[in-house]
Amino acid sequence: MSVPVVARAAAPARRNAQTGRRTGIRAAAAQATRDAILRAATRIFAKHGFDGGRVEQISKAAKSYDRMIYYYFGSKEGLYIAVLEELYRKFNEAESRLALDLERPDKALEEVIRFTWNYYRRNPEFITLLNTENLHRGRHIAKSPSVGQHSSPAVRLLGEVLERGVARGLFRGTATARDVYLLIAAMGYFYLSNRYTLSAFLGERIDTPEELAHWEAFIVDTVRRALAPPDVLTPAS
Amino acid sequence: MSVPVVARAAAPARRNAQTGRRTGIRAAAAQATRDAILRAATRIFAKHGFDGGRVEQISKAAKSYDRMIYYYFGSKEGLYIAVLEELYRKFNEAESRLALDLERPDKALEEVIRFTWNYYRRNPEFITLLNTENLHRGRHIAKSPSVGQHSSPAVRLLGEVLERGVARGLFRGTATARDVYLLIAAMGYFYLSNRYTLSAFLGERIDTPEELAHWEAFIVDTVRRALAPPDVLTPAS
Amino acid sequence: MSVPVVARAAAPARRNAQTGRRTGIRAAAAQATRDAILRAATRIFAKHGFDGGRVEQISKAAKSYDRMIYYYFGSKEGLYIAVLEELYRKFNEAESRLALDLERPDKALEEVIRFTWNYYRRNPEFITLLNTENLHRGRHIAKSPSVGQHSSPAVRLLGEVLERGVARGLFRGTATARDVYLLIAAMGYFYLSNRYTLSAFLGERIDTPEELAHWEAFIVDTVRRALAPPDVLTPAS
Amino acid sequence: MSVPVVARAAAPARRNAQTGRRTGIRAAAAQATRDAILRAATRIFAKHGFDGGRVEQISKAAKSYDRMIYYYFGSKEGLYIAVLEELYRKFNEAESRLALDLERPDKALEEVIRFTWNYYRRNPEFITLLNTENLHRGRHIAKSPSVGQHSSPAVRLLGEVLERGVARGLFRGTATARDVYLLIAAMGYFYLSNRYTLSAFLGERIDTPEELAHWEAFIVDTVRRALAPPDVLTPAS
DNA sequence: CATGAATGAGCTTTCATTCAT
DNA sequence: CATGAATGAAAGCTCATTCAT
Repeated sequence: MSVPVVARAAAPARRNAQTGRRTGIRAAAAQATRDAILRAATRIFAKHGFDGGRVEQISKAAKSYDRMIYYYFGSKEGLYIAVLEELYRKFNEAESRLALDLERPDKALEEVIRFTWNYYRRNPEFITLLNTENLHRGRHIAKSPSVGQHSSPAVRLLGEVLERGVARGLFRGTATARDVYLLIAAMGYFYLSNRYTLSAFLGERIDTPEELAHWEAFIVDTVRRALAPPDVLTPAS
Repeated sequence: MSVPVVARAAAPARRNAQTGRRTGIRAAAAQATRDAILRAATRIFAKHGFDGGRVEQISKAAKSYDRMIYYYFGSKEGLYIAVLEELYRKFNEAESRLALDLERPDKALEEVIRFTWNYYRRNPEFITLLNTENLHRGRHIAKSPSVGQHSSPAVRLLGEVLERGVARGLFRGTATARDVYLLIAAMGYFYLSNRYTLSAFLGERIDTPEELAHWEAFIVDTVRRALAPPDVLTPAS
Repeated sequence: MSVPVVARAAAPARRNAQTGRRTGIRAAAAQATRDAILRAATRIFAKHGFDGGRVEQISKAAKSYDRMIYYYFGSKEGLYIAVLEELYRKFNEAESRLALDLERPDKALEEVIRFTWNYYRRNPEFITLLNTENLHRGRHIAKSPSVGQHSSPAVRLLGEVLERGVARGLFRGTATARDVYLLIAAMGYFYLSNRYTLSAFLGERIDTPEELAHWEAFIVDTVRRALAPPDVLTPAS
Repeated sequence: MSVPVVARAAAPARRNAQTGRRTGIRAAAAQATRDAILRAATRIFAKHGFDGGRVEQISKAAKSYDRMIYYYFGSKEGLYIAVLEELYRKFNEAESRLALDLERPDKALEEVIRFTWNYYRRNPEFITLLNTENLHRGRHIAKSPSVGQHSSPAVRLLGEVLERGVARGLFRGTATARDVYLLIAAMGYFYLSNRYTLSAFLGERIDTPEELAHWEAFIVDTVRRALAPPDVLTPAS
């Protein structure tokens, strides 16, 4: 791969975007250019990976020029990091918008599950980009100051849900929010991320609408069972 | 990515390798060269992906020459497909070696879980290569005649285990072997595959020995609960 | 290289700079910008050559913008020519300030030598820029109307010194001022200009203070000998 | 300029060339390719400097391909260093071929002078390449293990000449061989290297055949005078 | 006048692949 | 079968320069 160790300098227009000061036509056009590049890059890196994603392909898809990528993001890697940051930002934002009825923990739990499942389904780029980043052992994300310092809103929310549920005797008290969150994520993510090799491996398509609905129900059921209180579930001896 | 649409014809030595007929010194040396390339390619594709893996890097790591890759595998893509085939072959072989005590379904279930988890842990290349292939939407695996026609031995085995368990009232009868298998796979695969981004996202390392042991136990517990018979688990309404 | 054949028209502010008429605040600021660019360009062209000197590097070092270079100098080449003109102007100016005591020709000669040697030592950019221009076969200097029409003040001065010295029997009469001037220049320029390759070639540093002082004395001695009258120097047969 | 700090790996064919082992047709053709590139690079770097010399221009002039430059020399910088090494090698070789009649020190001295002057005249690339390297402060030469460890053959030869001359009372004994060598080099090198700017500066061409012959004679005369023994030259007080 | 964005040509370098012994 | 040289397309990136406020 050969990724330069340090991403180069900042994007001038970005600063303006943050301060929000300059709102002229030029600045708006510049922002539009930057956004177009970021969107195109998200799509193309998601489809081809970091190495497979071509700079020219991105700039063309953004109806801009290679040069602009370096102008705004410094390097291919800088652009890739920006894509990851935006990815996390949007995901956190979506999780933050989750409005849960804490008075009904069981329903709230189900909503978290369905939100996660649907987020993965509607944002396939989220999955492939994270896989690409894991292929690189998180090398790029580690360089980003904006990612990872704030833990997931959903984990925190889930913690509250569990707390209420335990208090009402609906859930057992020994499962942590993180474990439950990872269980939910794992079941959804793996199924969708690996659908191509799984289909080949199992010898049948697993991404038909019926199969997807079946799996979604299985997730809900499994998570509920994982949280069932001791009096309703006696561990098999 | 730019992958040639059709992989070219196989190399003659490959036939020999399969039949195992020619056992002369040259044939053995040839087989050694081919194997070295395959091993090097597995390592390097796993580390850098298909696009990121360089032909020269592979041939050097195999202490051979670029030319040999084309001789034995026709193209970079042909080599990559061979890597995938070998990957599946070994995995199937390992699953086939699973000796389960069907008289003790619960214990057999646990063994399947631990086998899967340990296979993923000990073969990190298995995970990254599958991710890479899923990035490509299974394009290469679809070209391989040797992969996917025989469904997983583990799913079949698991089917038998479940059958016995249900017969003895240990497991509920409404979960299919495939669902259980996917649950087991999902929990192990996702956790290990995504450990870099998860660590960044959650703000703490999740791949310490303690955390790994904790997750393994959580998988066992969760799968058991997913299979708990109706009389011990009343789904929360 | 790829230098446009014709340098474009000069910037308006340049005219102002020369006439010095407009003395408003803006004009002063403009002059400051122009000067800053010229100084930065001198430094950077001296360090990296014409091709190696980057426009952006210069504008940044001048705390200005690329655009300003084109505004004031028309092109990179125009800026480079302006640098050369300034270089010659300053050198001529310095030579013109030489106040020689013609009553003591021998002392005056020594002063010319020491002036030249010190000018080279204190203005290393002078040397590298001239070398760069010679690499280009004087292409740019030929385009400048302000360089080369007035011959060197020092050569003229040296002519007077020699004349006096010959009249007094101190110098021989067969050496021209130009030859003596070139001898002085050659010994100083070559030693300083080539100190890096010479050090490598000779296997020892030649730019220590001791070595420099030694060479300076050797120049003085050599030039004196070159001018020694016939009665004191009989050419070796 | 931005030169990579470390030149990359070696050229395979070069090793063969040194061992002289493989003398097949392929090896000879390879050597021819390498030599053609080296020759073309010498010419083009001499004409345009390191930054101004384009890789494509070189490969085309050598009737080869860009790729081959990287195959044999690793990088543009590696090629440039190889050019410098060859330059030094040839110069040392030429100096080594100097056959001096030590029985006639004065004649031998003149031969050294004429050899140096003629070498510069006939190898203008020698001068411009050294200037380019000095522009870079000897950065590349410092990386070469083959340059600079063996001091100049001419300096050693000159030392012997002087010794004999002093013994016979032809030369003074206070000038070192190095000083005399540098004087000879300076007068020739400077005159030829700076002929373009000097012509502009002095207002007349200095590279006509007549002027060149005049300067050559002046060098001989000046060096002789620099070596004249004390009894024939009384320094003007 | 200053400033940031845009432009497209062209740069060095790398790639997968093939040729020729 | 092995080996080193050759090939040409294309990659990431940089450059001088111009546009538009």
